[in-house]
Amino acid sequence: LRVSKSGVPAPRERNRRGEGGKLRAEILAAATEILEQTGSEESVTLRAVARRAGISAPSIYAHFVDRDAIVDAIVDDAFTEFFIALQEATVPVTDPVARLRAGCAAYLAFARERPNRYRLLFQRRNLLDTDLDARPMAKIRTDGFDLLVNSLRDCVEAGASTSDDLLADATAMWVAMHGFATLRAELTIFPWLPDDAMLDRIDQGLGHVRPSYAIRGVSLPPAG
Amino acid sequence: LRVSKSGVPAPRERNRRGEGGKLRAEILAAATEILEQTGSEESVTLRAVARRAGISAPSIYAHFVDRDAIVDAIVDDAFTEFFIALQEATVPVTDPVARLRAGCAAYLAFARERPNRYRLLFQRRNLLDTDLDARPMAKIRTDGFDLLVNSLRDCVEAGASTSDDLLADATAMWVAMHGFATLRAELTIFPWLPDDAMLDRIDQGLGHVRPSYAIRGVSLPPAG
DNA sequence: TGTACATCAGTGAACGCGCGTTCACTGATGTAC
DNA sequence: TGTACATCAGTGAACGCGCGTTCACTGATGTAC
Repeated sequence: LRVSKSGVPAPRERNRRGEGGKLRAEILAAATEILEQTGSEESVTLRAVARRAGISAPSIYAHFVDRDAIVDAIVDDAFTEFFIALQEATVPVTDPVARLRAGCAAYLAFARERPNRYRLLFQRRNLLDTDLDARPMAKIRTDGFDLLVNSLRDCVEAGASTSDDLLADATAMWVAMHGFATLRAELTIFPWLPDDAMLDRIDQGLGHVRPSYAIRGVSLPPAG
Repeated sequence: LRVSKSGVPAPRERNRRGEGGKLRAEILAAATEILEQTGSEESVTLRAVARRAGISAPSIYAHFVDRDAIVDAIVDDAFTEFFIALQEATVPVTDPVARLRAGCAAYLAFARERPNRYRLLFQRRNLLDTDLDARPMAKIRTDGFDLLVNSLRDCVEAGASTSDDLLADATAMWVAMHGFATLRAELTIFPWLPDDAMLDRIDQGLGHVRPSYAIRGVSLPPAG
């Protein structure tokens, strides 16, 4: 297998002493690429990852205890990346209604632009038994939701939302965004609303943002 | 393998001449059970189905062209069953607002009581390239949504909803229900709203059902 | 500066497994005469 | 009513495949002296 077949990249150069850790990153990158392209967790096999990284399969065991550990690591990465995207979209925005909208828009944009990455986040096995205390990275999996609750609270405090149950209304907004994001990715033949039209409905209908404050499309008001 | 191991049911009796079709139903039932129990499409392997049905693996080829054909058949069954559940819940109800609610409640109930069956319906491969003309059963996959649009229209015509875009608002309601149904099944550690509280938000916030007409919980009004 | 040696990144062959599918077959059931 | 035979539901063995994992190993890199 050391002979380079046509199109297949030449075998990688061995890392120097003390730089074995580099391979871990390369393995993760290869696994992420596979997941990004296929969108299916099962296709991230140990051997497929090894092939893509240009190494032999057993080499992976120096860096991950087993196959599942690779997928777990990708999921942690994905949540981190997802949360960073939400933060970058919201932190610079000061108006609370505009910030709420910016966060929601970033959520839908992430799901639209990286559907396979998004699917990974909320797939069954990755949420099911998330033990918030047992695993060090797990908190990152809830930070996005906390951001939403806080944004909605800011709107209420600014008098822009009439929500009287932050947790319940933020939950309703989240499930609507999630349902929209996943179904749109799966059922391509359907007259989906554009993100903004969907978010108008979510912000006002579920977040109880007052119409006079509402952000329509990309414009930034408010009017009150 | 003909010797009966402990706990394993005795090998099935051969069907009589002309009754070979019975086996098709038994195969489907076995496959459905596997899916219902494991919740994962991949575990419906040809060999696992054969084991459960008490037959040899090659016997399946007399009834299904290949493994995928089994899964396709299950999916068609599942959509039919799903739509029947929605119809049974809505047909007897005459008040339009109560009927809209009854359909939505049946939707969430189906997803709650048979989560693995529900997941199957809207999983990627089952919607992705649904060619509405090519496959005879495919229409059943959209009947549920049509029911929702019609229910909402009835509410508008009765003056109980102010929706001015039936398709868009019904879509918003659907994605919210779907997001709620799937996330609730996957993320068990979360303070989920009960179905009724969620549906209050969906009916009023997304379906634009007037509060004075709204059905709260299981009571049936209306007040207008 | 030169050399022996420990370290460690990475390999190749092999294992047993379950899979989808094929093939030639078996043996009970029903039918023609 | 009896018998030869066609039909057909279902079988058992075998195939090649990719998988996760193990094991003993190789050979370049760095270090002690």
